[in-house]
Amino acid sequence: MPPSSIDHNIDLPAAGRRPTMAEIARIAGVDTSTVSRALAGSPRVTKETRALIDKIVKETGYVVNETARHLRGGRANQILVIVSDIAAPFYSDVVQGIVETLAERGINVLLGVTLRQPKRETQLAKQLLTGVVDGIITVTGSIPKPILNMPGFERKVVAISRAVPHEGVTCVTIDNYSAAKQVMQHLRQMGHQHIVYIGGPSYSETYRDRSAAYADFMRENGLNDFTNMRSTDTFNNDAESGLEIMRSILNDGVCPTAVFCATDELAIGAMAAARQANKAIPDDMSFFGFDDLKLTPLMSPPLSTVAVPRFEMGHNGAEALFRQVYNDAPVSTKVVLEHRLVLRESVARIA
Amino acid sequence: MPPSSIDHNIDLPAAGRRPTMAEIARIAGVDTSTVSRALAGSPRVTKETRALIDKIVKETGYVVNETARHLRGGRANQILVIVSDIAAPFYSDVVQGIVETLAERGINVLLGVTLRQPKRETQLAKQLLTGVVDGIITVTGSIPKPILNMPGFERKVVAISRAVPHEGVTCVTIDNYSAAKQVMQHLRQMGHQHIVYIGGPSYSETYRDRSAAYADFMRENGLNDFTNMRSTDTFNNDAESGLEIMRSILNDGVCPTAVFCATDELAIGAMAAARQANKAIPDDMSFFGFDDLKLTPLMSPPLSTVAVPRFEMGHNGAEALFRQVYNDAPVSTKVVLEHRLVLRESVARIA
DNA sequence: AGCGATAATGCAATCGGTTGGATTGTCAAG
DNA sequence: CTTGACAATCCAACCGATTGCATTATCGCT
Repeated sequence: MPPSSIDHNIDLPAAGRRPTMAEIARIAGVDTSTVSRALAGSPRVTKETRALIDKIVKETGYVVNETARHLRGGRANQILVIVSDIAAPFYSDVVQGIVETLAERGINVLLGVTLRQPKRETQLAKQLLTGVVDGIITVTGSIPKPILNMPGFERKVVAISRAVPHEGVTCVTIDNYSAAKQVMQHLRQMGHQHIVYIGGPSYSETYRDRSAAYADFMRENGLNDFTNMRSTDTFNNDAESGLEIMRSILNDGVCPTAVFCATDELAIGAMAAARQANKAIPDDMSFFGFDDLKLTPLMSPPLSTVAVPRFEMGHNGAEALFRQVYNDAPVSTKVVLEHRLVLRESVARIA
Repeated sequence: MPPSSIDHNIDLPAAGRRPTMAEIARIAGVDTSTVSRALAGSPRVTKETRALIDKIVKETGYVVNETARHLRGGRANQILVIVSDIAAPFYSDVVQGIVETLAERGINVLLGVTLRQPKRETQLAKQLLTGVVDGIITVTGSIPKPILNMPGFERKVVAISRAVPHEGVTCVTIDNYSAAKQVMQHLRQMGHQHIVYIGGPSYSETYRDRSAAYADFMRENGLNDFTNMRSTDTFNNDAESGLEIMRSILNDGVCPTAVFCATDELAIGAMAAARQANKAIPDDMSFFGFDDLKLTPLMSPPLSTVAVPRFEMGHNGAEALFRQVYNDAPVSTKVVLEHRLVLRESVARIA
């Protein structure tokens, strides 16, 4: 029987409640299955029925209940991004890359912030276990324990920027060791020997790689006497810590000709400390950063640094997770993106 | 009949699939309703049954399916934050405040980025209509049209930083007009008369308020001849635009003694442009910013600016939305937080 | 006219919980 | 020994969509 053509204006759903598919069906005089198929664009529905349903949908302002769809379909079309601190420019850029990429694919992004508390990370992990999200992108360098017990968790997790100590988990990074080595080579070529290093927390492979490159280079070039590494283990990894660490370096009577900072944020703070101690940059002291944050070219002086493709990292990570979760493509365990040295005016050539 | 005490190890759920509540119930020899109540802490369950269920839950690693719970309960326990660009430090700070506040309350935060495209905003709005989220926090100064048709949408939306042109919608801001007026008074007290203003897009009330304060002040103090406002209508509101605008000002032969920038980011760019034109800051040219981004005290020279409580805005907005949506507390239509002038070294006193 | 093929739609199970009300069991009081 | 009260548990509907399969309608063909 064709759908009835009774006047369907007589019984609109109660105001204040959104109409359900059942109501659309009742008004149209068809079954919910027909409405469902009509809206899904199934060829099994006549033009007329489809038109009628479309009209009613428009009139009532019906929108599908995604929660019901998810329950039935088993997919949330949502993923979770875990960062330690979205207020840090590095992470917010990565997240921007992720969000843009997934928005195009109709995937929602849940934002989880750990503030470096393992407890929070564990809580966030539950979102995957409870089915709220279909996958996780972590930018913290670790995977919460509860997840490791999920069979096949590898294809539901992607790590960005920081490698993760688990076999088979896709990881999008750069070659931190090489990059740091190149920085050191550049500083040496510019005549610097007394180079100190301000690093990030050693529990992160990223920062271990960078500091290892520094230490190796100093050793390999017979500069052991100058080797001096300070880290932010007990600090946050931000400009404030850079300031404090640089102050302590100067207080210790150490006076390098160049300072290599493991992040631009640290460099910003370190340079401020140097200025406060009346050092001219770069004439008295040179600085090299890492990340190429957007504002580094506008600093005074513009900061030489390593360009890290943050948006691309986010983009690639999101793309990888999407394929693994929604297209069951094979996992690609390691993606290494290109970095690039950006030479500006914060490094002086010395005799 | 008490729950059976048969050995429940014999039939664990199939590996790879998470167990459902039905399976827990079957293993325990009780009904799902009992399991549900046991897990919810209902007093209608005996200690013994509860203990048995807890044990099985632990052994099987059962976790509730939130999607099913949401469907039944009608609540997603998720809200959506809409920003134009999470990579901008202002927004990422606000979002950090929001996320932290809601994490404590067990509410997830979905991150929506519009890139200033109205189409994206409309798409994002659907998340509310489809029931994916229970409410929206917008930091863009506008509410997507589809939402305006929802009866009672006012209590499901909160605007942060930028007011929204809709009666009854809670809005968390500062008094931009007063703040800008105070900045102008300060500059005048420091002897400045030739002050130009670099502003944000005029479609935002926030920036209209700041520029109005500038224009009013100049008029009220007989400085009309010096009045010169440039805006970023066609630019993004970032450091790059600050650079370009300042360049164009200098190219026009305009040479103010002080520049008031509507955001710190603009100021960073503008100062870079001034430096490139060999202006000494603040001796040749003074600068005043707006926002008090974290790195402003570390700039060279440290930037005088208006401290805007970004985290608190996020916090208050999140708190307000939470109460409106989940505690049906009355909506408070306007929350005005305190700002504060932070005087550093980017403004010189002149004759 | 009868029959099969095919197109359009309806039926009912399903996803995995929650919850109001019915049911069963236990114990004490009469 | 019956009855009532109360505690513990079960039953079944429900949330709102999707989908395999059954059913009905339509049309062409002989």
